[in-house]
Amino acid sequence: MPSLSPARPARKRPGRYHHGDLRQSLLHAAVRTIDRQGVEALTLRAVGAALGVSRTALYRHFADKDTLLAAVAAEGFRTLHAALVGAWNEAGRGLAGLRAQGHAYVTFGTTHPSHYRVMFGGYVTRAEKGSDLDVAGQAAFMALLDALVDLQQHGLFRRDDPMMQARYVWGTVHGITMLLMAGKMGPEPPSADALAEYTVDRLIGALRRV
Amino acid sequence: MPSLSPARPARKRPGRYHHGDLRQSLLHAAVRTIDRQGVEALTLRAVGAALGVSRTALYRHFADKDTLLAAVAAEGFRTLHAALVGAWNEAGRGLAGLRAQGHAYVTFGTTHPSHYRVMFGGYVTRAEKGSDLDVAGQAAFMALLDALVDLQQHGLFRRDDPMMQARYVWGTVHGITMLLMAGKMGPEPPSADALAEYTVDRLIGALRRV
DNA sequence: ACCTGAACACCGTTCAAGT
DNA sequence: ACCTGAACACCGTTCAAGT
Repeated sequence: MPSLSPARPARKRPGRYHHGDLRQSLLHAAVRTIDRQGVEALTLRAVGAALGVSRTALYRHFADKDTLLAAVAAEGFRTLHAALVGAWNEAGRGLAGLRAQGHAYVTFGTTHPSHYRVMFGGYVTRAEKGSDLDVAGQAAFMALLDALVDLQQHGLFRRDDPMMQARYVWGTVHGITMLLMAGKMGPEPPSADALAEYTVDRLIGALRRV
Repeated sequence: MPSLSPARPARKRPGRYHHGDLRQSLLHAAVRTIDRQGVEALTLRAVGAALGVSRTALYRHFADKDTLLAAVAAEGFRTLHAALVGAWNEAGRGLAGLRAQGHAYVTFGTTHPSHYRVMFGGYVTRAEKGSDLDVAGQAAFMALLDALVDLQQHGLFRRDDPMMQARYVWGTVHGITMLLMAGKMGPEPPSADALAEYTVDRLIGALRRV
Protein backbone atom coordinates (compact mmCIF):
# COMPACT_ATOMS: atom_id res chain seq x y z
CA MET A 1 0.00 0.00 0.00
CA PRO A 2 1.62 3.23 -1.13
CA SER A 3 2.10 5.77 1.60
CA LEU A 4 0.08 8.95 1.35
CA SER A 5 2.07 10.95 3.86
CA PRO A 6 5.59 10.13 2.79
CA ALA A 7 8.66 11.08 4.75
CA ARG A 8 10.30 14.26 3.54
CA PRO A 9 11.67 13.54 0.08
CA ALA A 10 15.40 14.03 -0.32
CA ARG A 11 16.58 17.43 -1.48
CA LYS A 12 19.15 17.53 -4.20
CA ARG A 13 22.67 17.95 -2.89
CA PRO A 14 23.56 21.43 -4.21
CA GLY A 15 26.75 20.33 -5.91
CA ARG A 16 25.37 17.26 -7.60
CA TYR A 17 23.83 17.35 -10.98
CA HIS A 18 21.44 14.43 -10.92
CA HIS A 19 18.82 14.27 -8.24
CA GLY A 20 18.20 10.55 -8.22
CA ASP A 21 14.61 9.43 -8.36
CA LEU A 22 13.23 12.83 -9.22
CA ARG A 23 9.87 11.63 -10.45
CA GLN A 24 9.03 9.89 -7.20
CA SER A 25 10.35 12.82 -5.18
CA LEU A 26 8.27 15.30 -7.14
CA LEU A 27 5.18 13.24 -6.47
CA HIS A 28 5.91 13.08 -2.76
CA ALA A 29 6.66 16.78 -2.52
CA ALA A 30 3.39 17.58 -4.29
CA VAL A 31 1.45 15.34 -1.92
CA ARG A 32 3.06 17.02 1.08
CA THR A 33 2.21 20.47 -0.18
CA ILE A 34 -1.38 19.49 -0.94
CA ASP A 35 -1.79 17.87 2.47
CA ARG A 36 -0.57 21.04 4.13
CA GLN A 37 -1.98 23.83 2.01
CA GLY A 38 -4.64 22.35 -0.25
CA VAL A 39 -4.80 21.76 -3.97
CA GLU A 40 -5.29 25.41 -4.87
CA ALA A 41 -2.04 26.38 -3.17
CA LEU A 42 0.00 23.84 -5.10
CA THR A 43 2.51 25.54 -7.38
CA LEU A 44 5.10 23.81 -9.50
CA ARG A 45 7.62 26.41 -8.41
CA ALA A 46 7.17 25.50 -4.75
CA VAL A 47 7.45 21.80 -5.53
CA GLY A 48 10.73 22.36 -7.32
CA ALA A 49 12.04 24.61 -4.57
CA ALA A 50 11.20 22.01 -1.91
CA LEU A 51 13.51 19.59 -3.69
CA GLY A 52 16.27 22.09 -4.42
CA VAL A 53 15.58 21.77 -8.12
CA SER A 54 14.65 24.27 -10.79
CA ARG A 55 10.98 24.81 -11.42
CA THR A 56 11.19 23.47 -14.93
CA ALA A 57 12.86 20.18 -14.01
CA LEU A 58 9.38 18.81 -13.45
CA TYR A 59 8.63 18.89 -17.15
CA ARG A 60 11.11 16.07 -17.74
CA HIS A 61 8.79 13.77 -15.78
CA PHE A 62 5.29 15.17 -16.15
CA ALA A 63 3.81 16.75 -19.24
CA ASP A 64 2.20 19.48 -17.17
CA LYS A 65 0.52 20.23 -13.86
CA ASP A 66 -2.54 18.22 -14.82
CA THR A 67 -0.44 15.11 -15.36
CA LEU A 68 1.20 15.56 -11.97
CA LEU A 69 -2.20 15.77 -10.31
CA ALA A 70 -3.37 12.72 -12.25
CA ALA A 71 -0.44 10.79 -10.79
CA VAL A 72 -1.41 11.94 -7.29
CA ALA A 73 -5.00 10.84 -7.90
CA ALA A 74 -3.87 7.46 -9.22
CA GLU A 75 -1.78 6.92 -6.11
CA GLY A 76 -4.84 7.78 -4.04
CA PHE A 77 -7.00 5.25 -5.86
CA ARG A 78 -4.38 2.57 -5.37
CA THR A 79 -4.34 3.23 -1.64
CA LEU A 80 -8.14 3.26 -1.50
CA HIS A 81 -8.25 0.00 -3.42
CA ALA A 82 -5.87 -1.62 -0.96
CA ALA A 83 -7.93 -0.32 1.97
CA LEU A 84 -11.17 -1.70 0.52
CA VAL A 85 -9.73 -5.11 -0.30
CA GLY A 86 -8.06 -5.26 3.11
CA ALA A 87 -11.25 -4.32 4.95
CA TRP A 88 -13.26 -6.92 3.06
CA ASN A 89 -10.88 -9.75 3.78
CA GLU A 90 -9.95 -8.84 7.33
CA ALA A 91 -13.61 -8.61 8.33
CA GLY A 92 -14.16 -12.10 6.93
CA ARG A 93 -16.21 -11.01 3.91
CA GLY A 94 -20.02 -11.18 3.97
CA LEU A 95 -22.12 -8.41 5.48
CA ALA A 96 -19.37 -7.65 7.99
CA GLY A 97 -16.99 -7.27 5.06
CA LEU A 98 -19.23 -4.69 3.39
CA ARG A 99 -19.65 -2.82 6.66
CA ALA A 100 -15.87 -2.71 6.98
CA GLN A 101 -15.56 -1.40 3.43
CA GLY A 102 -17.99 1.40 4.21
CA HIS A 103 -16.01 2.46 7.24
CA ALA A 104 -12.72 2.13 5.37
CA TYR A 105 -14.00 4.36 2.59
CA VAL A 106 -15.16 7.19 4.83
CA THR A 107 -12.00 6.89 6.89
CA PHE A 108 -9.83 7.11 3.81
CA GLY A 109 -11.56 10.31 2.74
CA THR A 110 -11.50 12.04 6.09
CA THR A 111 -7.90 11.13 6.88
CA HIS A 112 -6.65 12.12 3.41
CA PRO A 113 -8.94 14.98 2.48
CA SER A 114 -6.54 16.61 0.06
CA HIS A 115 -5.89 13.41 -1.80
CA TYR A 116 -9.58 12.79 -1.90
CA ARG A 117 -10.26 16.19 -3.41
CA VAL A 118 -7.67 15.63 -6.12
CA MET A 119 -9.32 12.30 -6.91
CA PHE A 120 -12.84 13.65 -7.14
CA GLY A 121 -12.65 17.43 -7.24
CA GLY A 122 -12.40 17.70 -11.00
CA TYR A 123 -8.84 19.04 -10.97
CA VAL A 124 -7.77 16.30 -13.31
CA THR A 125 -9.58 17.18 -16.48
CA ARG A 126 -8.18 14.57 -18.83
CA ALA A 127 -8.59 11.06 -17.45
CA GLU A 128 -7.72 9.18 -20.61
CA LYS A 129 -9.09 5.69 -20.95
CA GLY A 130 -6.50 3.09 -20.09
CA SER A 131 -4.36 5.62 -18.25
CA ASP A 132 -2.81 4.88 -14.89
CA LEU A 133 -5.53 6.92 -13.24
CA ASP A 134 -8.32 5.23 -15.14
CA VAL A 135 -7.01 1.76 -14.29
CA ALA A 136 -6.53 2.57 -10.60
CA GLY A 137 -10.01 4.06 -10.36
CA GLN A 138 -11.58 1.04 -12.03
CA ALA A 139 -9.73 -1.32 -9.69
CA ALA A 140 -11.03 0.47 -6.61
CA PHE A 141 -14.55 0.31 -8.01
CA MET A 142 -14.10 -3.40 -8.68
CA ALA A 143 -13.28 -4.05 -5.03
CA LEU A 144 -16.77 -2.84 -4.19
CA LEU A 145 -18.43 -4.56 -7.14
CA ASP A 146 -16.83 -7.89 -6.25
CA ALA A 147 -18.13 -7.61 -2.70
CA LEU A 148 -21.67 -6.91 -3.89
CA VAL A 149 -21.62 -9.82 -6.34
CA ASP A 150 -20.42 -12.07 -3.54
CA LEU A 151 -23.27 -10.92 -1.32
CA GLN A 152 -25.75 -11.52 -4.13
CA GLN A 153 -24.42 -15.00 -4.75
CA HIS A 154 -24.78 -15.86 -1.09
CA GLY A 155 -28.40 -14.80 -1.26
CA LEU A 156 -27.91 -11.87 1.10
CA PHE A 157 -28.51 -9.04 -1.35
CA ARG A 158 -31.26 -8.52 -3.90
CA ARG A 159 -30.30 -9.82 -7.34
CA ASP A 160 -30.60 -6.76 -9.53
CA ASP A 161 -27.86 -5.33 -11.79
CA PRO A 162 -24.66 -5.41 -9.69
CA MET A 163 -23.24 -2.43 -11.60
CA MET A 164 -26.26 -0.38 -10.62
CA GLN A 165 -25.91 -1.49 -7.01
CA ALA A 166 -22.23 -0.60 -7.04
CA ARG A 167 -22.95 2.85 -8.49
CA TYR A 168 -25.55 3.39 -5.81
CA VAL A 169 -23.32 2.31 -2.94
CA TRP A 170 -20.28 4.19 -4.24
CA GLY A 171 -22.34 7.31 -4.78
CA THR A 172 -23.69 7.10 -1.26
CA VAL A 173 -20.38 6.70 0.56
CA HIS A 174 -18.78 9.24 -1.75
CA GLY A 175 -21.47 11.83 -1.07
CA ILE A 176 -21.39 11.28 2.67
CA THR A 177 -17.61 11.58 2.68
CA MET A 178 -17.60 14.75 0.57
CA LEU A 179 -20.22 16.55 2.65
CA LEU A 180 -18.48 15.57 5.86
CA MET A 181 -15.15 16.85 4.57
CA ALA A 182 -16.73 20.04 3.28
CA GLY A 183 -18.27 20.76 6.67
CA LYS A 184 -21.74 20.56 5.17
CA MET A 185 -23.16 18.12 7.71
CA GLY A 186 -24.65 20.88 9.83
CA PRO A 187 -23.46 22.92 12.80
CA GLU A 188 -22.97 19.89 15.05
CA PRO A 189 -21.86 17.16 12.66
CA PRO A 190 -21.71 13.58 13.88
CA SER A 191 -18.35 11.82 13.94
CA ALA A 192 -17.10 10.14 10.80
CA ASP A 193 -17.60 6.79 12.47
CA ALA A 194 -21.16 7.47 13.60
CA LEU A 195 -22.04 8.68 10.13
CA ALA A 196 -20.41 5.69 8.48
CA GLU A 197 -22.28 3.40 10.85
CA TYR A 198 -25.67 4.91 10.07
CA THR A 199 -24.89 4.90 6.36
CA VAL A 200 -23.88 1.26 6.29
CA ASP A 201 -26.96 0.28 8.29
CA ARG A 202 -29.27 2.00 5.82
CA LEU A 203 -27.35 0.74 2.77
CA ILE A 204 -27.70 -2.83 3.89
CA GLY A 205 -31.37 -2.26 4.61
CA ALA A 206 -31.79 -0.89 1.09
CA LEU A 207 -30.08 -3.80 -0.66
CA ARG A 208 -31.05 -6.75 1.51
CA ARG A 209 -32.81 -9.66 -0.14
CA VAL A 210 -36.52 -9.22 0.35
CA MET B 1 -36.85 31.27 -8.95
CA PRO B 2 -33.62 33.03 -9.92
CA SER B 3 -32.43 32.21 -13.39
CA LEU B 4 -29.16 30.34 -13.73
CA SER B 5 -28.61 31.00 -17.40
CA PRO B 6 -29.42 34.68 -17.58
CA ALA B 7 -29.75 36.57 -20.79
CA ARG B 8 -26.64 38.42 -21.80
CA PRO B 9 -26.09 41.15 -19.23
CA ALA B 10 -25.98 44.66 -20.60
CA ARG B 11 -22.61 46.04 -21.57
CA LYS B 12 -21.75 49.50 -20.42
CA ARG B 13 -22.38 52.14 -23.06
CA PRO B 14 -18.82 53.33 -23.78
CA GLY B 15 -19.53 57.00 -23.21
CA ARG B 16 -21.49 56.60 -20.01
CA TYR B 17 -19.84 56.61 -16.68
CA HIS B 18 -22.17 54.55 -14.54
CA HIS B 19 -23.04 51.06 -15.63
CA GLY B 20 -26.33 50.69 -13.83
CA ASP B 21 -26.83 47.55 -11.78
CA LEU B 22 -23.23 46.49 -11.98
CA ARG B 23 -23.36 44.00 -9.13
CA GLN B 24 -26.12 41.96 -10.72
CA SER B 25 -24.47 42.18 -14.12
CA LEU B 26 -21.15 40.98 -12.73
CA LEU B 27 -22.87 38.00 -11.19
CA HIS B 28 -24.61 37.13 -14.42
CA ALA B 29 -21.47 37.51 -16.49
CA ALA B 30 -19.59 35.25 -14.07
CA VAL B 31 -22.31 32.60 -14.29
CA ARG B 32 -22.22 32.72 -18.07
CA THR B 33 -18.46 32.29 -18.17
CA ILE B 34 -18.57 29.40 -15.70
CA ASP B 35 -21.34 27.67 -17.63
CA ARG B 36 -19.30 27.93 -20.80
CA GLN B 37 -15.73 27.41 -19.69
CA GLY B 38 -15.79 26.02 -16.15
CA VAL B 39 -14.81 27.46 -12.81
CA GLU B 40 -11.07 27.21 -13.42
CA ALA B 41 -11.32 29.40 -16.49
CA LEU B 42 -13.12 32.20 -14.69
CA THR B 43 -11.00 35.33 -14.55
CA LEU B 44 -12.08 38.66 -13.14
CA ARG B 45 -10.49 40.34 -16.12
CA ALA B 46 -12.74 38.44 -18.54
CA VAL B 47 -15.81 39.22 -16.46
CA GLY B 48 -15.01 42.91 -16.55
CA ALA B 49 -14.24 42.83 -20.26
CA ALA B 50 -17.57 41.11 -20.99
CA LEU B 51 -19.36 44.08 -19.44
CA GLY B 52 -17.16 46.73 -21.01
CA VAL B 53 -15.88 47.68 -17.60
CA SER B 54 -12.41 47.83 -16.10
CA ARG B 55 -11.19 44.72 -14.34
CA THR B 56 -11.03 46.45 -10.99
CA ALA B 57 -14.58 47.77 -11.03
CA LEU B 58 -15.60 44.44 -9.53
CA TYR B 59 -13.93 45.31 -6.25
CA ARG B 60 -16.59 47.96 -5.59
CA HIS B 61 -19.15 45.14 -5.27
CA PHE B 62 -17.26 42.06 -4.17
CA ALA B 63 -14.39 41.92 -1.71
CA ASP B 64 -12.53 39.45 -3.90
CA LYS B 65 -12.95 36.51 -6.25
CA ASP B 66 -13.97 34.23 -3.40
CA THR B 67 -16.85 36.52 -2.49
CA LEU B 68 -18.03 36.57 -6.08
CA LEU B 69 -18.04 32.77 -6.17
CA ALA B 70 -19.87 32.67 -2.85
CA ALA B 71 -22.60 34.82 -4.40
CA VAL B 72 -22.83 32.41 -7.34
CA ALA B 73 -23.10 29.46 -4.96
CA ALA B 74 -25.78 31.21 -2.90
CA GLU B 75 -27.79 31.84 -6.05
CA GLY B 76 -27.44 28.14 -6.89
CA PHE B 77 -28.72 27.07 -3.49
CA ARG B 78 -31.69 29.39 -3.81
CA THR B 79 -32.58 27.83 -7.15
CA LEU B 80 -32.11 24.33 -5.77
CA HIS B 81 -34.28 25.20 -2.79
CA ALA B 82 -37.06 26.42 -5.07
CA ALA B 83 -36.76 23.27 -7.19
CA LEU B 84 -37.01 20.99 -4.14
CA VAL B 85 -39.96 22.82 -2.63
CA GLY B 86 -41.68 22.92 -6.01
CA ALA B 87 -41.14 19.21 -6.63
CA TRP B 88 -42.48 18.30 -3.20
CA ASN B 89 -45.65 20.31 -3.56
CA GLU B 90 -46.36 19.64 -7.21
CA ALA B 91 -46.08 15.89 -6.66
CA GLY B 92 -48.61 16.15 -3.83
CA ARG B 93 -46.13 15.49 -0.99
CA GLY B 94 -45.79 12.02 0.55
CA LEU B 95 -43.64 9.33 -1.02
CA ALA B 96 -44.31 10.74 -4.48
CA GLY B 97 -43.10 14.10 -3.20
CA LEU B 98 -39.79 12.64 -2.02
CA ARG B 99 -39.36 10.80 -5.30
CA ALA B 100 -39.88 14.08 -7.12
CA GLN B 101 -37.31 15.78 -4.89
CA GLY B 102 -34.76 13.10 -5.72
CA HIS B 103 -35.28 13.58 -9.43
CA ALA B 104 -35.26 17.35 -9.07
CA TYR B 105 -31.96 17.24 -7.22
CA VAL B 106 -30.13 15.10 -9.76
CA THR B 107 -31.64 17.12 -12.60
CA PHE B 108 -30.50 20.38 -11.03
CA GLY B 109 -26.93 19.08 -10.80
CA THR B 110 -26.70 17.64 -14.27
CA THR B 111 -28.33 20.61 -15.97
CA HIS B 112 -26.23 23.15 -14.07
CA PRO B 113 -22.94 21.32 -13.58
CA SER B 114 -20.83 24.44 -13.26
CA HIS B 115 -23.06 25.96 -10.65
CA TYR B 116 -23.11 22.68 -8.83
CA ARG B 117 -19.34 22.54 -8.75
CA VAL B 118 -19.10 26.04 -7.34
CA MET B 119 -21.59 25.06 -4.63
CA PHE B 120 -19.81 21.87 -3.62
CA GLY B 121 -16.36 21.89 -5.17
CA GLY B 122 -14.66 23.69 -2.33
CA TYR B 123 -13.94 26.83 -4.32
CA VAL B 124 -15.64 28.92 -1.71
CA THR B 125 -13.32 28.56 1.24
CA ARG B 126 -14.95 30.94 3.69
CA ALA B 127 -18.62 30.18 4.20
CA GLU B 128 -19.15 32.39 7.23
CA LYS B 129 -22.01 31.47 9.51
CA GLY B 130 -25.06 33.59 8.86
CA SER B 131 -23.78 34.62 5.44
CA ASP B 132 -25.99 34.66 2.40
CA LEU B 133 -24.44 31.39 1.25
CA ASP B 134 -24.86 29.75 4.63
CA VAL B 135 -28.52 30.75 4.86
CA ALA B 136 -29.32 29.62 1.32
CA GLY B 137 -27.59 26.27 1.89
CA GLN B 138 -29.47 25.70 5.13
CA ALA B 139 -32.77 26.53 3.47
CA ALA B 140 -32.22 23.98 0.73
CA PHE B 141 -31.35 21.38 3.34
CA MET B 142 -34.48 22.26 5.26
CA ALA B 143 -36.65 21.51 2.21
CA LEU B 144 -35.43 17.92 2.43
CA LEU B 145 -35.59 17.74 6.21
CA ASP B 146 -39.18 18.99 6.22
CA ALA B 147 -40.16 16.33 3.73
CA LEU B 148 -38.60 13.59 5.83
CA VAL B 149 -40.26 14.80 9.03
CA ASP B 150 -43.57 14.83 7.20
CA LEU B 151 -43.06 11.25 6.04
CA GLN B 152 -42.13 10.21 9.58
CA GLN B 153 -45.23 11.85 11.01
CA HIS B 154 -47.43 10.05 8.53
CA GLY B 155 -45.90 6.79 9.67
CA LEU B 156 -44.27 6.09 6.33
CA PHE B 157 -40.63 6.40 7.37
CA ARG B 158 -38.77 4.97 10.36
CA ARG B 159 -38.71 7.32 13.32
CA ASP B 160 -35.00 7.82 13.96
CA ASP B 161 -33.18 11.16 14.09
CA PRO B 162 -34.53 13.20 11.15
CA MET B 163 -31.25 15.13 10.89
CA MET B 164 -29.39 11.88 10.45
CA GLN B 165 -31.89 10.75 7.83
CA ALA B 166 -31.54 14.05 6.00
CA ARG B 167 -27.74 13.82 6.04
CA TYR B 168 -27.97 10.32 4.65
CA VAL B 169 -30.39 11.19 1.87
CA TRP B 170 -28.57 14.40 0.94
CA GLY B 171 -25.25 12.59 0.91
CA THR B 172 -26.66 9.91 -1.35
CA VAL B 173 -28.18 12.17 -4.00
CA HIS B 174 -25.17 14.46 -3.81
CA GLY B 175 -22.74 11.59 -4.37
CA ILE B 176 -24.75 10.14 -7.23
CA THR B 177 -24.98 13.55 -8.86
CA MET B 178 -21.25 14.26 -8.47
CA LEU B 179 -20.11 10.92 -9.87
CA LEU B 180 -22.51 11.22 -12.78
CA MET B 181 -21.27 14.72 -13.58
CA ALA B 182 -17.64 13.67 -13.22
CA GLY B 183 -18.14 10.82 -15.68
CA LYS B 184 -17.25 8.28 -13.00
CA MET B 185 -20.30 6.08 -13.49
CA GLY B 186 -18.45 3.69 -15.74
CA PRO B 187 -17.92 3.44 -19.49
CA GLU B 188 -21.62 3.09 -20.27
CA PRO B 189 -23.30 5.25 -17.64
CA PRO B 190 -27.07 5.07 -17.20
CA SER B 191 -29.13 8.17 -17.88
CA ALA B 192 -29.57 10.71 -15.10
CA ASP B 193 -33.21 9.73 -14.88
CA ALA B 194 -32.58 6.00 -14.66
CA LEU B 195 -29.98 6.59 -11.99
CA ALA B 196 -32.26 8.90 -10.03
CA GLU B 197 -35.06 6.33 -10.27
CA TYR B 198 -32.91 3.51 -8.91
CA THR B 199 -31.54 5.76 -6.19
CA VAL B 200 -34.95 6.92 -5.02
CA ASP B 201 -36.24 3.32 -4.99
CA ARG B 202 -33.39 2.17 -2.78
CA LEU B 203 -33.56 5.24 -0.54
CA ILE B 204 -37.21 4.66 0.18
CA GLY B 205 -36.48 1.00 0.84
CA ALA B 206 -33.79 2.01 3.29
CA LEU B 207 -35.97 4.42 5.24
CA ARG B 208 -39.37 2.80 5.09
CA ARG B 209 -41.12 2.07 8.38
CA VAL B 210 -40.44 -1.54 9.31
C1' DA C 1 19.29 12.18 -20.43
C1' DC C 2 18.63 15.64 -17.36
C1' DC C 3 18.68 20.23 -15.56
C1' DT C 4 19.03 25.54 -15.82
C1' DG C 5 17.74 30.59 -16.40
C1' DA C 6 15.60 33.91 -18.92
C1' DA C 7 11.47 35.03 -21.15
C1' DC C 8 6.41 35.01 -22.32
C1' DA C 9 1.74 35.52 -21.55
C1' DC C 10 -1.01 35.30 -18.16
C1' DC C 11 -3.27 35.89 -13.12
C1' DG C 12 -5.65 38.56 -8.50
C1' DT C 13 -5.19 42.59 -5.99
C1' DT C 14 -3.78 47.39 -4.53
C1' DC C 15 -3.85 52.22 -4.94
C1' DA C 16 -3.51 56.93 -6.30
C1' DA C 17 -6.07 59.45 -9.42
C1' DG C 18 -9.97 60.85 -12.07
C1' DT C 19 -15.48 62.09 -12.59
C1' DA D 1 -20.09 56.71 -4.96
C1' DC D 2 -18.12 54.66 -8.66
C1' DC D 3 -14.70 53.70 -12.08
C1' DT D 4 -9.81 53.80 -14.26
C1' DG D 5 -4.85 52.62 -15.40
C1' DA D 6 -0.52 51.57 -13.88
C1' DA D 7 1.95 48.71 -10.88
C1' DC D 8 3.07 44.61 -7.88
C1' DA D 9 3.83 40.02 -6.86
C1' DC D 10 2.62 36.13 -8.43
C1' DC D 11 1.41 31.94 -11.88
C1' DG D 12 2.31 27.70 -15.80
C1' DT D 13 4.88 26.84 -19.72
C1' DT D 14 8.48 27.26 -23.47
C1' DC D 15 13.03 27.12 -25.14
C1' DA D 16 17.83 27.72 -26.14
C1' DA D 17 21.69 26.58 -23.62
C1' DG D 18 24.55 24.09 -20.45
C1' DT D 19 26.60 19.24 -18.29
